[in-house]
Amino acid sequence: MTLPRAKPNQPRIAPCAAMDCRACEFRSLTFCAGLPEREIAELSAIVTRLRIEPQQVIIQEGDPADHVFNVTSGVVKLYKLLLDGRRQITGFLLPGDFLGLSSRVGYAYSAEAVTDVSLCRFPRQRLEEAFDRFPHLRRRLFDIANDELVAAQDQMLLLGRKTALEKIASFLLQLSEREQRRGAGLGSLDLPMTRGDIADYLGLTIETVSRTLSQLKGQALIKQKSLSEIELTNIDALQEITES
Amino acid sequence: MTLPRAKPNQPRIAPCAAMDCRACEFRSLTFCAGLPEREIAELSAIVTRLRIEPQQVIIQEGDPADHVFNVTSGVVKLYKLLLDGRRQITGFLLPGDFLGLSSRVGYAYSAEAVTDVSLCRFPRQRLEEAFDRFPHLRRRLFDIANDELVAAQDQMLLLGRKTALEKIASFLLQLSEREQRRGAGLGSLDLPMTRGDIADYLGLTIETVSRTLSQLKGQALIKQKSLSEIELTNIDALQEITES
DNA sequence: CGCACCCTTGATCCTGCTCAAAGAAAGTGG
DNA sequence: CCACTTTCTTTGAGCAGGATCAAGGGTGCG
Repeated sequence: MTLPRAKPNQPRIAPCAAMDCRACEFRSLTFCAGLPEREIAELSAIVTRLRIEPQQVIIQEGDPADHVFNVTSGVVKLYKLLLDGRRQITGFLLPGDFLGLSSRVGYAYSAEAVTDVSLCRFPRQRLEEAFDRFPHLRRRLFDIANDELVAAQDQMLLLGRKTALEKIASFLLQLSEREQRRGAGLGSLDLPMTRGDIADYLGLTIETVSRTLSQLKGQALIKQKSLSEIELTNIDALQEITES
Repeated sequence: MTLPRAKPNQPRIAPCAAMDCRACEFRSLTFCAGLPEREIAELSAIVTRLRIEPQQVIIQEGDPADHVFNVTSGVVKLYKLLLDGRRQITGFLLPGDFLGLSSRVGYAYSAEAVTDVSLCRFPRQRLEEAFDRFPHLRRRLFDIANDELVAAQDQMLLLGRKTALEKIASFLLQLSEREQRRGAGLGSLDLPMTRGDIADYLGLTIETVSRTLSQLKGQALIKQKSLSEIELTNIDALQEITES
């Protein structure tokens, strides 16, 4: 298990003048698509753009949940800790994903930048007011929250009942599909997180992650271009391992 | 959706003339509290009351998600299966809990009655229409979905990083707290589910569940009145085991 | 170049799983 | 009501998947 070793929070970059929805990768895909100009303006008025460095803590479990974030570039990890330092990463956020949606009083998890990250930050209070004026916006967020719930249930199945090999195969396929949905090439995969992050996401140790990746390499199901670049050379075989 | 197929479907009790919110345990607590008469009438018009027997299947993963249910009495288990039969129970529903909320096209999990169960069934389409007329109802459901998401994240931490002893202790305390919140006595606990269900909920085997309960009994942290009745005789010690 | 950090690989250990058997409940039919 | 069956639970013995401990190798950075 790995101990948290986040750097202290760094100064945040000032808000940009207006939120351009077309420039905001996620929102054009999932949230902003088809929104009338008036509502976009409403949201523009309350957004703050942030840039975050790797290892920087974005929110901490228990902090008052004053903001909702949307990732516009980079990768964020969400995690929960036990008192003795054991860590469970509950998800990786890619561009387009929301952060802090599910929180009501305090954030239910901590979030830390894996890579350089750009965020849109919304004050929760103002966002709620916007939703009250445009209820169908809340509907969109509701759907997104439900998708998160479905993903969480899949992850429970993985954590509780899959073997190390199945976990790794599922993880590689899941990341590949998410990147593809965002326009990446089939089979080529970037793993910006450390082996320790992967271990804490899958409920394994660093050593088991490393060994299992080596095993897949040995069976020629994956090829490793560099530490973080992986190519899935036999997707069918990976899917057969997953067999869910 | 499906009708239960483990046992033949029983005649359904006709929808009650008007849905009496005070008679509907959950809704008085979480959902219906403070709703104006008009909205209650709206919901009354579309609800169907059902009675389900133990082991009867309520919904199956993948079925079209045509209905939303609310448990009014009894216990329901939600689960996902792997092809070879491995099972992960993702949650137990107590009176007041919703079923099928997070589903959009198809149900993301199967649900089966653990005990005799009473349900309120809402056609999703009609429910959505009601939400469009009364947007603050959707807001309430959004909050409920978010609570589910928070619970799912806690469960991921449990599945990925806790020991068998910690899992069992967490489970007992969690159930005890939920029953207390619904008015049960402190420390006295009913486990209507089988050891197999508990195992599949905690990512363990039946034998490990049984052994761990015996261990807690040996340390006098719990007392077993019958197979399903357990008394938590040392809650502090249990909480110390959990230590999260 | 040297240090720090991360990753890989090997050896050994241990928690929880598997296999097995017997006891306790609960249903079933006479 | 009781004999019989089925299902669930408990407990024991042995095993194994993944964890832990340890050492060495890459890689990036000052």
